[in-house]
Amino acid sequence: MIAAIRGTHDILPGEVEKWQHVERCARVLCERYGYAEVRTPVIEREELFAKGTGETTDIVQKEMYAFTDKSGDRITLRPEATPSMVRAYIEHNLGQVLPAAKLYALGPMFRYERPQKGRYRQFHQLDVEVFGMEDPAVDAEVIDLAWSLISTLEIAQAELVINSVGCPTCRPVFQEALLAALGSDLPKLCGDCQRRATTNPLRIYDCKVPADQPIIDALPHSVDYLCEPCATHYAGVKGHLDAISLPWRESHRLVRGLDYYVRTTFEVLGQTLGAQNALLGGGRYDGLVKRLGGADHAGIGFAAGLERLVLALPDSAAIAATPRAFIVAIGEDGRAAAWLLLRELRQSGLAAQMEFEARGVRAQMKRADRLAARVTLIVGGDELARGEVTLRDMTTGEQRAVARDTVVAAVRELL
RNA sequence: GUGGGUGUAGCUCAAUGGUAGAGCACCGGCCUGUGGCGCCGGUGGUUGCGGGUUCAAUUCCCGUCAUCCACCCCA
Repeated sequence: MIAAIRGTHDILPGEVEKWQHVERCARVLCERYGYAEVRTPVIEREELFAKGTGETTDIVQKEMYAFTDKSGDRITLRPEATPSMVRAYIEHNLGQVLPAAKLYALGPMFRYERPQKGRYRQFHQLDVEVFGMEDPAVDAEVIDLAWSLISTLEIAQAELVINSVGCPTCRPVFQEALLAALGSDLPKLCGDCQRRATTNPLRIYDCKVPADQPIIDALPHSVDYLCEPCATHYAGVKGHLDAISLPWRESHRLVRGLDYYVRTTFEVLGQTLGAQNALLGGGRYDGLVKRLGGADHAGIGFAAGLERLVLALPDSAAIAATPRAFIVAIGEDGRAAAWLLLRELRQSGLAAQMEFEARGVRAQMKRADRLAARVTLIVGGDELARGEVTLRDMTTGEQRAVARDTVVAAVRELL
């Protein structure tokens, strides 16, 4: 047997309905907020992510599915969507083409990681991006959209966390203060933290080692080191969030893993996901468009993990099945008549099925039940002789005969 | 990349160094034209794969693959 490769999954009937529900909610909300869908390729030039996501990130250093194609080009399966969106924005001059560059995308991403709960090698994201708008209200709109998705999906116990990590002007000052405060305590921290201190000091805030916590708790906060423009921007974001009563919580420990984030960062944390508790995460990335060869346009966005949203869906999530009809045919003549009736129902836009094998009525009824048919049409010798079809409401068990030429209307009423 | 747990029927799980089981699901019957509840019967497994120890391995050992959990990191 040839099995699906590690970290990838088939999404089968029974599970796929949840996915459709999540995707439907995402699209409806994005359209409602004025975001336009964009579909970018799954493969890109490797350098797009090296430059965009960041040469120093783990994603680029060890998690990319990269290869050389037959022409000798370095290609990679996208590990995240933002650089692709930025590329498309620049390449097609979307800032000019669209009235507002508010975009969203839905699709698979690939990272070569060790799979665990909520983390896979092929996973799927909803990606939302806004280009060319710097106002704090835009940050708030993006966060509002993200939170609305969580509410719409009825994901309970989720938490909205925000922070500001400053900009190239003020972050170095903060980082210096951070290392200074760490001072002689650095050797007391875990090995990972000591490594982080040199590679990416902000990530020390991510440490989960209990022994390190007292030291980390005493470290300075980025929001206390913001320059004037960043502080004003951040206050503006919080003001807009408060005005619409979003239940945000500030966490100075919210530092995001990608190099390009500036100013606002945010995440929504779930309770049911084990260690991978981020349902979605994002932030502002002013400067990225320029770095990838475009004009100096601002940018902000987030990515939501569809696997994680599906995992976090409440059991009670009412995912409406398509109401369907089932035709039970008796005898050769019955099956011939059912075949025509089936076609007629479908042409009228109704979901209908029948049993093609010559099986007993009982077996066919059982099949109808298993398919959760809302109404069963019975076509046998008796019905044919009278020019009728028997309709059975599968919920109530009530049954009645209906003239053949009024069947479609009668079924439509019951569905 | 690191550490640990688990691989037996479609699913959830039993069992013993000596012929592999249950529940659910599926198919059929009880009910010759009526689903759900009930009863009866049936299909379905080289016990993940490979090797080793043994008279004999699903069981013990090693490897491998997969999966789960955690670290790293991230959605």
